[in-house]
Amino acid sequence: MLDIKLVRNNPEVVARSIQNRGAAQDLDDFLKMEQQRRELTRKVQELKTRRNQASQEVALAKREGRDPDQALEGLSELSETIKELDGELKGLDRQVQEWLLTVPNIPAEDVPVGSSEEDNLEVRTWGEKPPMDFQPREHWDLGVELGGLDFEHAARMTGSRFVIYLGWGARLERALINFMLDVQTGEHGYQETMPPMIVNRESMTATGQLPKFAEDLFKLENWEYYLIPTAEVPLTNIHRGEILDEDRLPLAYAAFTGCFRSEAGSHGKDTKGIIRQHQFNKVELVRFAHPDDSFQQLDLLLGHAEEILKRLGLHYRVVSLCTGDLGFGAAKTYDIEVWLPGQGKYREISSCSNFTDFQARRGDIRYKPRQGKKSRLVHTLNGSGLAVGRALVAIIENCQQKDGSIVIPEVLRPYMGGMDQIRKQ
RNA sequence: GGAGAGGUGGCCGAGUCGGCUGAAGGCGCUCGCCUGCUAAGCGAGUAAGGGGGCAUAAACCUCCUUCGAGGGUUCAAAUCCCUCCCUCUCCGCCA
Repeated sequence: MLDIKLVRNNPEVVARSIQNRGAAQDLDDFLKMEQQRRELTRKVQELKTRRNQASQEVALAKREGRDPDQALEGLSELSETIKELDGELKGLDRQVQEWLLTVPNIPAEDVPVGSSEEDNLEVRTWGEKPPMDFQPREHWDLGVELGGLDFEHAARMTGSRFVIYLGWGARLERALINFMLDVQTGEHGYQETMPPMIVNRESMTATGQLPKFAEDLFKLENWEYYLIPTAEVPLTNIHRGEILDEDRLPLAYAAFTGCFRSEAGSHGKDTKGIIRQHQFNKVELVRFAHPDDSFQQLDLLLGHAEEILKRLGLHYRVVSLCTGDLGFGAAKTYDIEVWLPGQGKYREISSCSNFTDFQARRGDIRYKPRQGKKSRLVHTLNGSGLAVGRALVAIIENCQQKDGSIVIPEVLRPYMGGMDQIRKQ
C-alpha cells in the first residue's frame, strides 16, 4: 500500500508508476474522493469537539451538585447528527482504503522501464551451458523413464498439474530441501521456520495477494482461510502488527513449505512436467530490513539464492525485471533463471524482491528508531532460495548423460546416502 | 464438544457506583544529575493513527479516534448490554 500523503502530494509520481507498469487506475476520481473524505473528517471532528466540551460541562455540573439541564440542551440532537455523519465518513474511509489496496508499489529508480519480459535487463550470468554431444531430453520424459516422476497416477488421484515423486525422485527432492535449508540457516544466518501453510485473510492482505488476486489462491470452503501460494505470506506476517527494536534489524527467516496456486489464467502454459504445478515445494527467504539499507539487503538476499545454484554447478543468469513485468507489491525484483537444456531455455527458479514499505504499511510492521520517538515502517524482502521442483528439473536436464543416466551433483550426495548416479534399473 | 477465567501502552499490571483515566503503579528505554569504574541512587521524558495550524519536511501546538473486533444503550463507555474472534485452565475426544 502506498502512503496516502504521497498519493495526495505527488500524484504525478503515482501516475507515472501506474503508467510504467501498464496498470489502470483512476487517480483523479480517487483524489476527489479523498478530498471529500478530509472535508467530512474536519466537519465531524468539529462537532465532536463541541459534544465533548458539553459532556464535560455535564460532568462538572453533576460533580458540583448543580443542575446539568442547561448543558444537556440540544445535546442529543447533536449526538444524532454526529452518528449520521460518522456513518457517512466510515463509508468514505472504506472506499479510500479499498482503492489504496489495489494500487501497485512504485518501482525503484533503477528499474528498467518496459512493457513485458522482453524488456528485462540481464544483469549477469554464471557458469556455462553444459557441453552435450547428444540431443538432451526433457525432464518429463527422462524423469518418468527413470521412474522418479509419476504423472499418470497423480492425475488419477487428484488431477492435472500434480505429480508423485517416486524413489530417487522423492529422495532427490528431499535432499534438495535439506541442502538448501542447511546452507541458508547454517551459513547465511536465516532462522529456520516451519509456519502454517494455511493463513487468514488479513495475512493475505498484508503481503498483497488480497484483495486483488483472489482467483490465484485456493480458499478453504466455509473458512476465511487460504492455502499459501508461497511462504513469503506466513513469514512476512510473523511480525504483522508489531513494533520491532531497531537493533534487531535485519531479521531473516527461512522456511521450507508446500506452495499452492490455482494457476488461473495460465491454461495451456507448461502443461507438461513439473514446472508449473498446483502444489510445489519451495525454500523461501524473508528479510525485515532497515529502510536505509534495504537495497543492499536485496543484493545480499540475491547472493544467498545464487549460492545454491553455484554449489549445484548449474548455469544461470540474473535479470532485473522491468516495470511492466514487476510484481504488484515489488519495488524491484531480480529473477534468477536457470538453464534447462531439455527445453533449450532459461527458466525462473528464484525471484528476489524488495517490497520497500509496501507490505509493512499493509501489515503495520514497524521499528522503533534508536534516535527519535516516532516508529517507522520496516522494509520487507523475500526470495526463493530456491524453488525445489524446478531445481530438480534443472538437475535432471543438466546432469543427464548420453546413456540416459543422471549424475548427482557432488554437494547432494551426502543427502542421497552416497548415491552418485541415477540410472535405469 | 462441555465448564470456567481472561484479552488494557514496548512489556507487566490497576481501573472503584459509567463522567478531568489515553489510562495509576512497576519494568524497560531515552536524556540529564550524581559517582575512581561498574552497580545503585536522584530528576525529567516515553502509545499509535489521523485532521488542522502549514505550500513542503522536521519540530511544535491543537483537535479527533483507538483499551481484542463489530454493533447497541447514553449527553458521555476501558467500565453497562448483544454478537463474534482469540488466549488460558479443567474435563472429554483425537493425530
